[in-house]
Amino acid sequence: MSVSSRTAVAVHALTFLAQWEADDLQPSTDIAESLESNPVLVRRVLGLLRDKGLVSAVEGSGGGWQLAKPAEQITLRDAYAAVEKGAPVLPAHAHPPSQSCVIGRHMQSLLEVEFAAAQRAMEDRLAETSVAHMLRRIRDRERGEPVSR
Amino acid sequence: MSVSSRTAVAVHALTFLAQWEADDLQPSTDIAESLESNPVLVRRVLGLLRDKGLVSAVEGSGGGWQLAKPAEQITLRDAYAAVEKGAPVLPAHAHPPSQSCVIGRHMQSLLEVEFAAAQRAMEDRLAETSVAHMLRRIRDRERGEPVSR
DNA sequence: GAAACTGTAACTAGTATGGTGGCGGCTGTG
DNA sequence: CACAGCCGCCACCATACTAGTTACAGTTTC
Repeated sequence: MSVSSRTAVAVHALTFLAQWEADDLQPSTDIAESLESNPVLVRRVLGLLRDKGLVSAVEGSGGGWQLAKPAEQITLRDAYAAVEKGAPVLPAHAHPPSQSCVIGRHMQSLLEVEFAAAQRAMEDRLAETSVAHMLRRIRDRERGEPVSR
Repeated sequence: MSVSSRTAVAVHALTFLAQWEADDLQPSTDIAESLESNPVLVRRVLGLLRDKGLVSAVEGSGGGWQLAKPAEQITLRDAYAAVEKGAPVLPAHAHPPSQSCVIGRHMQSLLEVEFAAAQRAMEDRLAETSVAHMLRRIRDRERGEPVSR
């Protein structure tokens, strides 16, 4: 069932960082607190986001994390892609099927095409929402739901 | 990473059954052979498909499986939905986040909305392809790729 | 009754997950 | 310089789900 909750952690962390001005560094412990989770877990996810150029870290005392580009330019797909390593959501056969069966001979490649298309549809939908978007909606809700889109 | 390969098994089995006329029962061993897998595993998946009215089984000697409705009316989404129990592809947080943080207070429900929309997009794409469609393409390929759509 | 099926339960081994502790290295402050 | 605060990373744990297998009870045909 399901992929992992890393994408949720990633989006949470990104939105958390989007609250603050750039150069206003936030330590992983603060983010972990908001997630009610562990700093190490947060750093694992943030490390992946950094590898994709979404956030940057500053070491040492007073260090922490910040967005590496404007929140408008970071979509949920970026977060998903950074964090959910390659593996497709819908995996084809565990073992390749029998090559001596008409179905088996073609099913795998056909399934890969269909599943890839389905995954692309999912990612395209994720790409429609940016981190800035998430933050805006949170702020709307916080001051009483005038609803933005 | 990923869900399970049950959907792949389900689509394979459905397409396999679509090869034959209705009332031409196929035993799970034959399907398992095409998958190069185990009859029990196949029956587990077929059992789920039967629960959703996609296939039907006849017990006893000479028994087996058949499609319960025309292959045109069975889509990959039907197979997916029957086999991949409820759990969303993109899970939200493992632990609910901190309620004392502005982000934490709203992130979960916002994520659920976004993730549900993304999953729906994926399922809608799966719904565009029927089992009949899969079989047709396999037969096209088998006789030399005149390509059908 | 034997043979050919479905239907289930119980078990294994492998793998990914969230979570935790420990430790080294970097950096700003006093 | 020492220290505190922070990142980066490794090793480890318990849990859960996976594919695959064995075993066996029930049902039907011959």
